[in-house]
Amino acid sequence: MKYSKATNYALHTMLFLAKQIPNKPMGVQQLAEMQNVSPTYLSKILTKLVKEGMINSVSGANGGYTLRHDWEDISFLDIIHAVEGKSSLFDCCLYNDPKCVIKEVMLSAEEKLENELRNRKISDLVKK
Amino acid sequence: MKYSKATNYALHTMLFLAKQIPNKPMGVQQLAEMQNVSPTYLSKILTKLVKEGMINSVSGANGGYTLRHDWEDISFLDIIHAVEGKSSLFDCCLYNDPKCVIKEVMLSAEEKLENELRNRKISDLVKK
DNA sequence: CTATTATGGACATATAAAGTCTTTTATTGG
DNA sequence: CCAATAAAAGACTTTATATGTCCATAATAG
Repeated sequence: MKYSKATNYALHTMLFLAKQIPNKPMGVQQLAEMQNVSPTYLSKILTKLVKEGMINSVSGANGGYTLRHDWEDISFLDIIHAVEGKSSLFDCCLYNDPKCVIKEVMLSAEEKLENELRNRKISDLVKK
Repeated sequence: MKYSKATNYALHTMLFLAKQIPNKPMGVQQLAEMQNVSPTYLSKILTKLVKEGMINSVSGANGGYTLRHDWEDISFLDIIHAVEGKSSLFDCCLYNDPKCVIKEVMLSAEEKLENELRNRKISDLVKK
C-alpha cells in the first residue's frame, strides 16, 4: 500500500501555488518542469483538483491555475481525497460482512490517519 | 490507495487461528475454504507470516498452522507489516528531498495510523 | 484571427496484485 | 521404511491499476 505519485504531484503543486502569493496563474508547463513530470500527465491530475474545487483554471494566453479564494482552509485530506477518491482503505472480503470486527479496527485506525491529515493545511507550510 | 486482499486474508486467518483455542494446527485447505480463496494463494501469504514469526507451520499429516506461543501480543500492525512490508506510505518525488515538508506531514499522519494499529491486538477480538 | 493554454478521450506501457500449476521438502501414522 | 499428507518454492498467467502519451477540441487574451 502506497500513496500514488499523483498524490505526490498534487500536494507539491498545491504548495507551489500557495507560495506563489499573488493571483497570477501558473501554467502546467512550469509546474511540470519544477517536478520533473510530463505536462500532459500533470494536467490530468490538476483537472481533478479543479473538479473538486481545490483550484481554479483559466484557459488561454497567460492562463493557468490558481488556488481557490479560501485556500487557507484546504487540508491535506482534501487534496488526497480529490486525487485518490474517498473510499475506505479496507473492505472485508468475507461476503463483505458489515459487522466484521477486523474492519472496525481498520476503520478506527484510518480515522486517526484522516484526523491528522484534516488538521494539516497547506497554508501551514507557507508561513515564510 | 487500498490495503491488499492479502492483508485481508492474513488478518482473518489470524483471527480464525486465535479462535481455535488449543494448539491443534489448521490446514491451509480449511482456512482457504472459510475465506473463499484458493489454497495455493493463501499458502503464499501464510508463508510470509511464518517467515515473520507470526505463526508456526508443521508439514505432514495432521499438520498445518498454529499461532506462535506469545500470540496474545501480536498487533494488527505486526500482521500488516508482515504482509505489506514496512516501507513508508509516502515518498517525496522531488529528487527524494529528505527535508520535504510535505513528507514530514505525511509521515506524522502515518504515525497516527500505526500507533492505533500497534495498540490493537488480535487477542482483543477473541475474548468471547 | 492567432497564439496560448486547459480539457477530453482514446490509447499505450509499466508495475503490482492476484491467482494457478508443478515440483520439492518435511512430517506423521502405520 | 513406506505411503499419504501438507507446507514451501519457483515459474508462470491473468487481471487491475497507475503512469504516461498523443491528438483533437474548447476557451481566452491580445
